[in-house]
Amino acid sequence: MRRVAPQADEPDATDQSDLSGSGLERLVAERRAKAAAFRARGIDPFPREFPGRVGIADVRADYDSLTPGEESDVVVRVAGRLSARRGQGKIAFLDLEDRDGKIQLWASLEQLGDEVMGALLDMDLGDLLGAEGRVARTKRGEMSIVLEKVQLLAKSLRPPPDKHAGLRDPETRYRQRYLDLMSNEEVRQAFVVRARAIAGVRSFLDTQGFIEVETPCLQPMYGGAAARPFITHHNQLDRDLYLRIAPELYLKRCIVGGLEKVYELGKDFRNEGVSYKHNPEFTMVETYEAYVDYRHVAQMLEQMVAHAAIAATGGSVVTWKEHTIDLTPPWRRVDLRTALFETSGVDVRMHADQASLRDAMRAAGYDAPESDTWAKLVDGLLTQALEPTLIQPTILMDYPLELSPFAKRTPHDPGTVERFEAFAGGMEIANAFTELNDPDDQLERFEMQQRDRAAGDDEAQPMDEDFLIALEHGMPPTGGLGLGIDRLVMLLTGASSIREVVLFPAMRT
RNA sequence: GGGCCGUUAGCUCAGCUGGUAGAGCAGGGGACUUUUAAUCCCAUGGUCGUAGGUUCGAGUCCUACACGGCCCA
Repeated sequence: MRRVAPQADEPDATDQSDLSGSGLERLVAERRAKAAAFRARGIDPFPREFPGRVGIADVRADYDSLTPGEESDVVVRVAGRLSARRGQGKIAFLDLEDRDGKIQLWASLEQLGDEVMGALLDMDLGDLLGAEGRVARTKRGEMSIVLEKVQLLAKSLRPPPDKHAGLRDPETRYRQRYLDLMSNEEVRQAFVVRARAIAGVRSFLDTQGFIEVETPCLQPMYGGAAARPFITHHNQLDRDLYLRIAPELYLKRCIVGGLEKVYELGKDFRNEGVSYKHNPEFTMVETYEAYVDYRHVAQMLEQMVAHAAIAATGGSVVTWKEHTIDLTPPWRRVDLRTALFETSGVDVRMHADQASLRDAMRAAGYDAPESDTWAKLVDGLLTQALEPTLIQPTILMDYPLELSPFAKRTPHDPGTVERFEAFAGGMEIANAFTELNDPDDQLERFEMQQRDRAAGDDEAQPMDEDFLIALEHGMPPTGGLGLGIDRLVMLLTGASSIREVVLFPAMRT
């Protein structure tokens, strides 16, 4: 991007003769000239502080009882970005916007005098301002700050997006998110909701006796999910490392070591395509609790999500697209086989081999690739027939063993594991199991994965000998959970794309 | 990977069957002492995503590419 050379120290900094350029260049030159004019008057356009500032939303709440025409006797100081202005003569109205609110500034020549009023009119939309004055309500009922002092806190050298239409172009919104944030209030609020939801998840788990741990993002061996990893390189060690696809196998080592109830909230990295519900780096919370099974985990999940929803939005009922989704526990529970049969008419147990299930799925109108194993076909049926219908929160219980190399078998069926996935808004939001803690069974599962990999499945788990050794030292019975934070925040904010809840989503360069 | 759509002023958008590019907002000059997308007057602002092609003539038609969006795999 072309940069305009600073002109502050040049003798002709206030010379208007170079404002004859066109387009953006001219707009920037005008703003630089104004900054230079402030300097020429001995005012720093980038001062260091504005002490005693209070939030605009707080001012609004504190003075809500003012009646039209009434003025407070207390002076307040607010700061924010100049977002609009009306009037230019002996009276001007300006809108000042901070993170949580917007308020009108009421500037009169009578109150401010020629010099300050002149300086105020030299300020541009987009400038950061500090304002001081009494809070008043105008005759028309608009809460305002009757300016007694006003100060430039930072000059904006580029024009902001349109004050009414905001910034619409999706590419610019994502690439220059700061413009999106400064001009679209609802975007700011979405990220406030996100922060509160994450804080809600943490406070819930902390209260339940979990401890937060941090495990490696740079891993010599990856695992814990079916995904392809990113590969990076450590120069001094002269070896490749993987960015983690999940913290699972390290968190279980923590359980082996006796930490009993642990969680990690952080980024995972999966080398896959982008879509409305996928970003190559995303945020996940994983929890592991000793001495409980997946049924207990399901109860905890419901409560944790409801707690986070209340922390973020004030309630556990959310509006998402055209749906009202009720996250209040308990959620519907149904076993996977039954749910698949109800929506697709295909009973996967009646079609217990690959060819039979494939034909049944095709007969029912679903895609069933020739190369898919029986378990992959079940997963495909789930994705095609069931997942899009799961708008209200639903917990699907008991999955095929082949899809779940870290979950314990059910006592009644060695081909099924104690695993559930939770869905809402037609998306998978969580995945949990009674963790496999029998090292011999775990070895078998790794060997099954090796065979899948040899057969061309590049998302199959690599063998992790160190993890097996950890299990051989004894891991208590454990319930584990992974909850996708981005998708949860999508539900809480009504976002139809993960890009709306990730500040800086992945883009082509 | 495939299909469809988009890319025009700082921002938001018009621009018909091809005939030398428009509006609103922002910015500049002026008027205005209670505005709410303030209003009024004046002037200004463009390599129409990039590169080719067709044509007397391309923002408009064709091809390729880049970036983005939606849908599908």
